[in-house]
Amino acid sequence: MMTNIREIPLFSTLSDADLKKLEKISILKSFNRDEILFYEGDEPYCLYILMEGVVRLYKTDNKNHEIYLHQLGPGSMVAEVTCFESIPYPATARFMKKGQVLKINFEKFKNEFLNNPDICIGVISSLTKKIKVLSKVIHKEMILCSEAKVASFISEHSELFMTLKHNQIASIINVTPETLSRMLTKFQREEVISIDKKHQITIHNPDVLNALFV
Amino acid sequence: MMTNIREIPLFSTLSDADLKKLEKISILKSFNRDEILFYEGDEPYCLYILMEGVVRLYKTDNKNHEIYLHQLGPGSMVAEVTCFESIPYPATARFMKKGQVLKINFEKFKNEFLNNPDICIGVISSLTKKIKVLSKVIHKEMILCSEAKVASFISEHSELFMTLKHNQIASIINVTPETLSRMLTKFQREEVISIDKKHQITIHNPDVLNALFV
DNA sequence: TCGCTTATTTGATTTGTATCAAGACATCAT
DNA sequence: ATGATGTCTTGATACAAATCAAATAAGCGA
Repeated sequence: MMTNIREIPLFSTLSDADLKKLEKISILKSFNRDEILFYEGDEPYCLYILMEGVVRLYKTDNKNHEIYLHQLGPGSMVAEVTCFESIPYPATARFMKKGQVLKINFEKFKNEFLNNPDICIGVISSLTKKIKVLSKVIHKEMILCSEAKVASFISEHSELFMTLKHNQIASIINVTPETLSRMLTKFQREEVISIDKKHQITIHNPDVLNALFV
Repeated sequence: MMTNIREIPLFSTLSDADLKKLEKISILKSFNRDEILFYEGDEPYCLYILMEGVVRLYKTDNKNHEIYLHQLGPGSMVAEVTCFESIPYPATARFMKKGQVLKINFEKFKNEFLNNPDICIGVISSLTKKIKVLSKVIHKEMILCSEAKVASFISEHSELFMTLKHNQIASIINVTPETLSRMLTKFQREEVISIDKKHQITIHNPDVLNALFV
């Protein structure tokens, strides 16, 4: 449980006085699994720091399907950009397990903490990591075809592959369970991988797999 | 011509001493139209500030098509994230007209300038703007269908629509010229817009158009 | 102005993936 | 084990958009 603000890397170097100030402009809020932190299109009014739990960010298309973007874990700033740029949330955030967020009054945070170089560097680091993640999202969704998405997921998350159900994997890579199934049987027919009864996967030919998504 | 570093918002508040330091760790480089600043996949080794010109960022898919992401104008930092995160460029950058960039040694910049709060705030501002742009790219490419892309381009860039050729517009919204043409005739048939000989567009029913892309 | 080149339109076909539907297989509580 | 429920596979079909191909229109240099 990460309920101590000091355990958040961004705030690890704060003085006791600053910590007191931060507590004055923030409030800890708990959420259960499946509860929504914010909806796509909502107007932002505060900065969130995820203290505990996992939050999934996704968009909704016109056919009301969830389009998975990414997930955040403890210590992450959530949707900073909407605060800095005063734009509506570009995605919906839902808790995948129960957790807590620190809700911070953004205007006060900006005025009182953004003159602190450590905080600034921390914010920059958080922002660059987020851009890195978004670049990956763009690459996976705009460049890779379904076959390449499956190959890349297997290559990069073979452990996770074994613990998740196939329809969960399908929702993470934004393909239908049917398409995922067809790709997996294809890879097995080509003897690139094999999957046993208990979802354990063995990669026989990593090079062939990697070649599919460069 | 923006050849004076002081005209760059990020550096407008630098002291004379800092400006000298910056000049020591950087070099101005000129590019012609169609020249490449960097390729997707290249390893970054310096920070670029675009002084003059327009740079297009695009990815290349497996069928060797350019996938348009966005364009940058004078004053923009280019691909900061690759420097901060030490990752390969996620896209290719090409000059659309001749211009210059300031090439800055990133390691030295980081050590000598990132302790300056004004620079930090400037970097944060640049990063948040970039995330905003990437969020838009994701929305347009992952959520909107071709019809919606065309409607959104017309709505948001009606002036630009008139000055560009249709195949240029098609490349910006990542649809084929054929698809763009079909959508435009569809909108005209439905009397939502009309287009005259000289590419001048008139929007008769903005509400119908906006409803197509929320 | 003519003729050449480049843009745009239109129709036919192909492609990748989603959707729909049905059957096979697993898992779990009883 | 048994049935009930949830998950996965397989095949048939639908759909959006790209591709291919050809016709028409526009722009431009001589």
